[in-house]
Amino acid sequence: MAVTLSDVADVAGVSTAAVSLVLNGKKGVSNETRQRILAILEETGYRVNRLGRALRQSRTGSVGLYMPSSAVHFGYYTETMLGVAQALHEHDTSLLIVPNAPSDLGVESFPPVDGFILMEPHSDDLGVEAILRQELPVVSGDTPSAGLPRPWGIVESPNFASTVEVFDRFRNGGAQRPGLLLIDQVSTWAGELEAAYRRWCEDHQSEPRVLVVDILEPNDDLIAKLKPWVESGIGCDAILAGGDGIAVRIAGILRTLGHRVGDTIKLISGVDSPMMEFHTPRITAVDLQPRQFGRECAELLLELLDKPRPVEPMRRQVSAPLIARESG
Amino acid sequence: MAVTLSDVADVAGVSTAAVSLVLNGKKGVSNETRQRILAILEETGYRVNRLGRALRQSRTGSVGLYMPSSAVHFGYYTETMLGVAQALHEHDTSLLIVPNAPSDLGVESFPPVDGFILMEPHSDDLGVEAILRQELPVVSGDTPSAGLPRPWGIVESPNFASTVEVFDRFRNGGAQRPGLLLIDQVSTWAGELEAAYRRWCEDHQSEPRVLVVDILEPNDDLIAKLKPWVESGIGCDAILAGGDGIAVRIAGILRTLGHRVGDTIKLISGVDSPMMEFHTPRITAVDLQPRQFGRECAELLLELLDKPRPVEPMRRQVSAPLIARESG
DNA sequence: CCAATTCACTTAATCGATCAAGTTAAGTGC
DNA sequence: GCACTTAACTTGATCGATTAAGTGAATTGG
Repeated sequence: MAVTLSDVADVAGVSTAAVSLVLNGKKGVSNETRQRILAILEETGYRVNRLGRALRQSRTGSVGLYMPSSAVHFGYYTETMLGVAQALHEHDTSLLIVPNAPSDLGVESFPPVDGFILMEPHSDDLGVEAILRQELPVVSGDTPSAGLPRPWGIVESPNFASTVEVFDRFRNGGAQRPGLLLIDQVSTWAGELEAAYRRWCEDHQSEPRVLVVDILEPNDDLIAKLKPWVESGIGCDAILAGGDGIAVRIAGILRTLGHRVGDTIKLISGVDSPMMEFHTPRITAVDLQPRQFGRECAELLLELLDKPRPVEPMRRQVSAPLIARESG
Repeated sequence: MAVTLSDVADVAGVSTAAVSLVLNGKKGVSNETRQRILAILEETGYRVNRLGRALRQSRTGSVGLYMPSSAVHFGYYTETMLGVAQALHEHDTSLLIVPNAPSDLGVESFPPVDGFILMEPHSDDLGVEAILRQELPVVSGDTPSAGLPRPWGIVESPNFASTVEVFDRFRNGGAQRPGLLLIDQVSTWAGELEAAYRRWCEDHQSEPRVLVVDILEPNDDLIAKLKPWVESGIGCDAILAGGDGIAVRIAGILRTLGHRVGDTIKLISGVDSPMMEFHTPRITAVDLQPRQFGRECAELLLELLDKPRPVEPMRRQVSAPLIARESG
């Protein structure tokens, strides 16, 4: 079996408490003894048992991450998760993935974690509610919809400002009839894009053109939907395509419809990804900085772990620069 | 604070041991008492403390997942991870993400897990070695390179067969000079593709044409590299593009070089993704079934947890069907 | 009717760490 | 020289569960 504190203590001829003091760098041990214990720690290859420690301290040293099961395609969530994992790791905290939390657990508990990160809480997700209802600290990426218990902290992207920036760019580039294409309406993110767009339209006396499509729709159906929406001279001449990866697909369809992307029609993606850079023509996109976003969520949660629950959720923003390329 | 076993026992007027027996469905409690305890469990809202349980049983109920930090773009790894998470969850086991394991831990240990899943172990990754060197059960997705300690289990894709299938398809489709394009050579996967291709070339008296590119290379450089490689009448007239997402990029470049993908040149992707389906033309691809692959890794590990270490690693295969589309 | 078995529990040890509360010895101040 | 502090430890309780061993009562067998 593995070496325990008590094994080390025996070898060193001291109590386990003394070894524990050394391990945690606390005072109460002479320098001489400390050195001796450190040497023994080293040569026996001792490793702390995190369970024992966690049980005693009621601190597990890990946090849970809950992600929506939908829309996990493309790299956005991987990136976010990696940001979270990296930031946590720098603070010796590990990351537990919680898939599809059941709304009722019975006697089984959530895995032992000190807090939760909730990515993009969808309004129709039962697991989200179960998590928010606990007493544990929770940070959510994007604001959960009204009606749910509030989290301790919220990390946001400046969706309103980004959207305005996109449509201003379209306008400055000469577009007359810019439109918004979405792949869902349940995420807070999509909701904010739409609100910002409608607001922009009001401000610029432009008629709003919103199209919602299903990412899983077959190509033919999608073409049929898009054709009238982008018809030359009447339909959109500039599109903000929200949703990871959809822009590339739209670009392909526009081409088959006889458009030249970046020329006869502008296209900007609401989510940047390597695809955008490598597509021909390269696609202008909003860089949500998922890695940074994940990192920020983790860091906020770690801060909140040591504090009492704030009355109002603490808010953080992660910038989302527009990466200008040839498509729009 | 939360309700503990002992709280429940007090209310019920029995010992904690009795409650524990009920919790674990063991016999030794009368039906009457059992019902009473169950009722109290319910009404107090008791939840097991997994730490206490884990400490006692030296079973944590979670496993670690280690993924290469490179090549996490695109959805392949997210899918794999979700497969792992789902399968584990069905067995009440949670998933711990371990980023960039340090090769030397000092006194700090790995997070408390019962076993590890190692995805696509790269030959140059120090963390991989640190994990394999532990006494814990380890399952690896793809065989680790020689020289490393062997894992307990290995899950593989039939890379050799898939590659042969691709090139047979090229040949049957009339291609004269099929080539292989890779984005790295450190992964076992890439190595197997190349070996299979060279073997196929020998068997069919075809001259091997292998091109290795960096996924992060700027477009111009890539175009410069590809131009001679696919020159009409001399260069490749069919390409297997290994590496997630690269095929779409190659397709774009081929078009700018004047080719018509699926017509003047065939293209097949070594990794399927939603992009392939939505690209125009749709891109034929090998579906590695990442979700199934992840699931298989998890299930194999769970099996191995209860057994002694096998002498030879246990092997499993996940099929990888070729999804025929228009590009090749 | 007595020994043996079964049942329904309880007691107490245990997992591996941490930590409050001692204990002992040496040092300090006046 | 006596009271008091400080340093360097040790003791023993504790976190929340599981589990081997024990106990007393009821049941069974011959």
